[in-house]
Amino acid sequence: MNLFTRNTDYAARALLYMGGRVGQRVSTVDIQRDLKLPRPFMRKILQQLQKEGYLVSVKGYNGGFTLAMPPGKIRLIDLMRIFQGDFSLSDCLFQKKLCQCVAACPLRRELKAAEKMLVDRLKGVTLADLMRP
Amino acid sequence: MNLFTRNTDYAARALLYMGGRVGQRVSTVDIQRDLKLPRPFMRKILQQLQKEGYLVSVKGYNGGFTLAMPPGKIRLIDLMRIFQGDFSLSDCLFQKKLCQCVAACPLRRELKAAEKMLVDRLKGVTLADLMRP
DNA sequence: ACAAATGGTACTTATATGGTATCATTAATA
DNA sequence: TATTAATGATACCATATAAGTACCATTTGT
Repeated sequence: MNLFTRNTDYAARALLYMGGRVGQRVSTVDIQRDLKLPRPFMRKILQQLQKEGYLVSVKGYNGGFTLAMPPGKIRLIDLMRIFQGDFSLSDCLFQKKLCQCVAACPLRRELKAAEKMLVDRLKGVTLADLMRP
Repeated sequence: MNLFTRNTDYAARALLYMGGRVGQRVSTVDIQRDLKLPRPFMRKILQQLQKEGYLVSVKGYNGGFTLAMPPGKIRLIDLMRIFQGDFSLSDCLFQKKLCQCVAACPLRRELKAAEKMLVDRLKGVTLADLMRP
């Protein structure tokens, strides 16, 4: 199983790339050239990041993207939330009828706790942390 | 996103059910009746658990399943491994060419560490833990 | 012999992931 | 002002995984 999807992975790479080029405008062409990532897919990803406020975009001739905030403000967990959604615990919703306990259920309780620990840890990791080798 | 799939979830529920009926033989009919889980799917799940050595099965007339070991020996993480595979970090394999760093990559390193923390925690949780309210 | 269970396997369906294509819009520049 | 190079928005396609079913063979108690 996989804690991370490709979306999130690519997003992180692209953002790190931009983090190393602060002030410069970066286009998907640049990213494709330097990171060898599929351009149309990358566009979709960067558009999402723009919508979420992590990137500023400029259309037109020398258009492209720039970071909307310093790398220290972008957390790994934010990217995961954007591209993978919140952690949800095998959607209890649909199981409501079979698991009346929900809140009390020891299985849920335990998993929820493990999940929280993971999230708390990931909350502490920003792109800036990943940039210093 | 989901740390847990339905397979794993159902498996845990079924095993907990059996944990409360030690010595008794439990059939998928019993489980369907009491837990309201789809029988054919449950069969597949229990068959896998049998293959992995967590259940003993008896065919024939009063056939069914019993736990092959005490609930204290069955860890949540084992169920996840059976039904969801090992944690794998957005399969670096395919990305080898774009990410030569692999071992050194700060993104991988960080995620690997977070993952390890999660697994270590889940390793500590057995079905027995979930049985005491 | 028959009924009630699992073993094994192949199949179907639903959903999520990964990725492409297209057209509209914007902006610089010749 | 026409062209070109970029993103915005959206719809679409392909593949993989998850979720679930169906079927036939085998075993076993009555």
